[in-house]
Amino acid sequence: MPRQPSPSASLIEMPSAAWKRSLARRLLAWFRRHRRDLPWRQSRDPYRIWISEIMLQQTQVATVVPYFNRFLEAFPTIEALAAADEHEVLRLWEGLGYYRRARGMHEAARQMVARFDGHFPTTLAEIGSLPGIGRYTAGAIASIAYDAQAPILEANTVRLLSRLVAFDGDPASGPGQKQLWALAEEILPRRGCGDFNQALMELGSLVCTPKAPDCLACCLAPLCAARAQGRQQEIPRRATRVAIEAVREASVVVWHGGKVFLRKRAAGERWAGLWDFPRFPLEAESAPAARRELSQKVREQTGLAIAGTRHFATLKHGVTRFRITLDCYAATSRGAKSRLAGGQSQWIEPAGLERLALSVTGRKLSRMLDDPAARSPWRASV
DNA sequence: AATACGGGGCG
DNA sequence: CGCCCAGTATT
Repeated sequence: MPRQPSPSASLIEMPSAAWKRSLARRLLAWFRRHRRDLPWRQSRDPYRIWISEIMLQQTQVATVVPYFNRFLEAFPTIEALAAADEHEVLRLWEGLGYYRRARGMHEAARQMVARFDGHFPTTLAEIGSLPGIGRYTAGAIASIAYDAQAPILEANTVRLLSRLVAFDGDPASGPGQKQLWALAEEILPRRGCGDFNQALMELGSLVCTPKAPDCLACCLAPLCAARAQGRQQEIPRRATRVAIEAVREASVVVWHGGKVFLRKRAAGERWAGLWDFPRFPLEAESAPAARRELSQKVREQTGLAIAGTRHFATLKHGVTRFRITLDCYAATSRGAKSRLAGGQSQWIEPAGLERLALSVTGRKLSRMLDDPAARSPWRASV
């Protein structure tokens, strides 16, 4: 049995050739038996691999599967994606979160048409030059689609590699990242790097789990330094979480003649490119103060003058480090003239909201519009 | 190095 | 509820 590379250290010692051979042999044998049959594993089409990798950023496999299938049906090729409207792409992305990924992917497809004659680029550097593709994603695509000898490092492999060598340092720090990337590169086999990288992630995801790693079922247990030291629970070191901040916001369904008002979120804003009801932080404590604040802020954000404001629901949700309490109001606008630029706002019948890309809370709100409570008590001034 | 960016899965 | 997730771009 090859000896473990380091007893315990915040400096990672590179493993021996014998240890690396054992690692690759064990890992690939395990992967052949336990490889999940995921939709993006049915081919080595770099386009499909790319879509899956972008969707999988900070998003679990089970969540991605249905989105991946719908997306590929709508945009089966680079050309189809490049030719789409950004809004169509966002509509299919709705609910997946991190919408920058969808915008970046659309832009990347356009760049592939412009820069690479509509083909997916083939070198690691070219792949990594596209928007939304960092070091991990470039390595994943290059190795999985082209079998390039490119390393990857993400949540699963950080955990797995840290445990394998009993890495004591902070894996999120600069020095920790540098060493883990070096290890990820060092252990790559000469061939079969796509399977090797996927196997690392798969084992990290299914066996070498964060809370209770199943070392008894792990094909790498004999090579694992953390396991040998009984420290698999405490490695890797946990990141210190940023404090969650409570925030209160309001959304207002503004009615006019049977239609509701939506604005398109501007670039640089949260949910850029998505449609939304007028929405803003709400400070007021009392109902009358809230009514005044809503009128003022709706006017600031849209130019519309509202009346008959009524609270009809409260939604709670999280956005990154914020815990948002969203108070939902209905109101009526006296006029239809907003001060937003053309294309940045619209009056639309509730049924038409199905076509628009909304945030998850926007979608929940839109589903309530049949409820009489979500109508303003004031008659629309048609 | 820290922060913004969403939402859901799961114990 | 809290923790975690096939990260990237920006500051």
